[in-house]
Amino acid sequence: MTSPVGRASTTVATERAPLRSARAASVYREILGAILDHRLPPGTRLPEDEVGAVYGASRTIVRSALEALSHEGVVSIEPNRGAAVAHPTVAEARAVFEARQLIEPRVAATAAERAVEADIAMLRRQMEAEHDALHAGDHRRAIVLSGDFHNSIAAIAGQPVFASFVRELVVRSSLILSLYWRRREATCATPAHGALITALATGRSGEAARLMDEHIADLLDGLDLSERETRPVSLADMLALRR
Amino acid sequence: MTSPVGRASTTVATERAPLRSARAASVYREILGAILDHRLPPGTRLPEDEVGAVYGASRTIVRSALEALSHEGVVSIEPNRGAAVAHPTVAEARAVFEARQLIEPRVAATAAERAVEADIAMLRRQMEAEHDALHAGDHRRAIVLSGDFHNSIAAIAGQPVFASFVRELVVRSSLILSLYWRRREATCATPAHGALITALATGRSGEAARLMDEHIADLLDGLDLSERETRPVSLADMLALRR
DNA sequence: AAGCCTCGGATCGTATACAAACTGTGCTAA
DNA sequence: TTAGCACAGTTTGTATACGATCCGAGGCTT
Repeated sequence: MTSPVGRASTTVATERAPLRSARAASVYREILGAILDHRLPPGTRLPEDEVGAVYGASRTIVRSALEALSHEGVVSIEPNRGAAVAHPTVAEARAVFEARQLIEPRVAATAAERAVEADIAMLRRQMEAEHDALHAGDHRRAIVLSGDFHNSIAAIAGQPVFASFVRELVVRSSLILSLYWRRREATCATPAHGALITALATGRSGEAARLMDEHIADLLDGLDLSERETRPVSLADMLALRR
Repeated sequence: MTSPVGRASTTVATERAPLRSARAASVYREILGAILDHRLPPGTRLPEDEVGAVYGASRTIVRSALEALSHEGVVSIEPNRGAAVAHPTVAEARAVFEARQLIEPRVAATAAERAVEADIAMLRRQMEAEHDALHAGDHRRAIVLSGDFHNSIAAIAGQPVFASFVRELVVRSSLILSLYWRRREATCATPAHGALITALATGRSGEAARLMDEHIADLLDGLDLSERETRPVSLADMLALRR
């Protein structure tokens, strides 16, 4: 592990369409990892040369990685302006969670029907890792693992289309959380994951769906979306923030 | 309209993450259009130089367009092998329609709540255009317009995340239809679109959802997925087919 | 003093050159 | 005759050079 992101996700939610070159894929993963665990906050510029210098890659490679990230909505690219870590609006945040609330309960139900013992064991390991990270005060890692948990469930459901949707939604949620998360103490509702595992292990698809729905509703509830709604509109406020 | 695809979609389901360069976006649209209306069948190789020669673009541009297409699952890229029009398997076909069946009814319901008169008028125009194309025996155009119809509903619903998912699913469906469509006569069940418009116009969200669900089930029903299921597995069968 | 303009640095857009990889063909040897 | 191999042609992978664009700084004008 010589890379700067030594402790990136273990589940390695593999990108939907594998980048052709291994180098581009590597840069892609590094940047994604940095965004996921909030080392790169929303809005951070990602100049091609600079990124390339960091990872020892040429602009060609970096460009390919950035384009891939932009297709997933984690990076936004403006023509002639370059790439930056995406900065989801309140409306986007709502839309993402709305989509999660439709898709993930269904995915959880399917996962409950198909999960075998090894799957459950893996989920337990992930949850423990998340728990450990939380206890160690490693919030960055905890948030990444929490996302992995959702991705793993999608993987267990064995429906690749949904899995890729969930993957994208989870990644974007990470960005949203870093912008709009309200209660820093109640971190990511780990107990919800435990209950979910139980439902999955016992094959109760209906309950799994219900728990997932509640879990996501809970996450959404932890967001502070209403009051900032008008904030970015006011230029005065933005200037005040700068001074 | 000097382009070879003069009659591409009018709704122009704009790509999710706009390609940075206008040239790349143009190549992207041309290829996508050609895939959508089945001029480029699944499996067709897309060598960078060749595509570039056709559109008078350099490989850099073509590459960017192909990568974008591959992120949407319409083109598959294998490292060192290049790009080809995707060739969805039976399993993928099922997965895509399963996803549509979850997402689109919900989208239709939302659209029913939000549709204004102009929206309904647009849908009617699209349906008529589809109808005309069908009467003129222009199946290529009809299939594109049919996809546009679904995209428009998603646009009306005003939920960008769902809209982009629908867009991707619709595009992939076009590929699936060209491979697995069984009954060539009953083309795309236009009456279903008419009923849907009525439900949307009268704001009956529940009925819109139900109609959409049935419509997609109907599409799925028109696919010939079962018998080919085992075919690609057996090498002997494949060889037998060749002779 | 405020607004406008020009210029310079930084960054992106694109083409292209060269290297690496893969495919298929034809030759050679068993 | 057939298996293996070497080589040539084609296509992709990558770096880089050069031009275009954008943004901000500083000076100039009013």
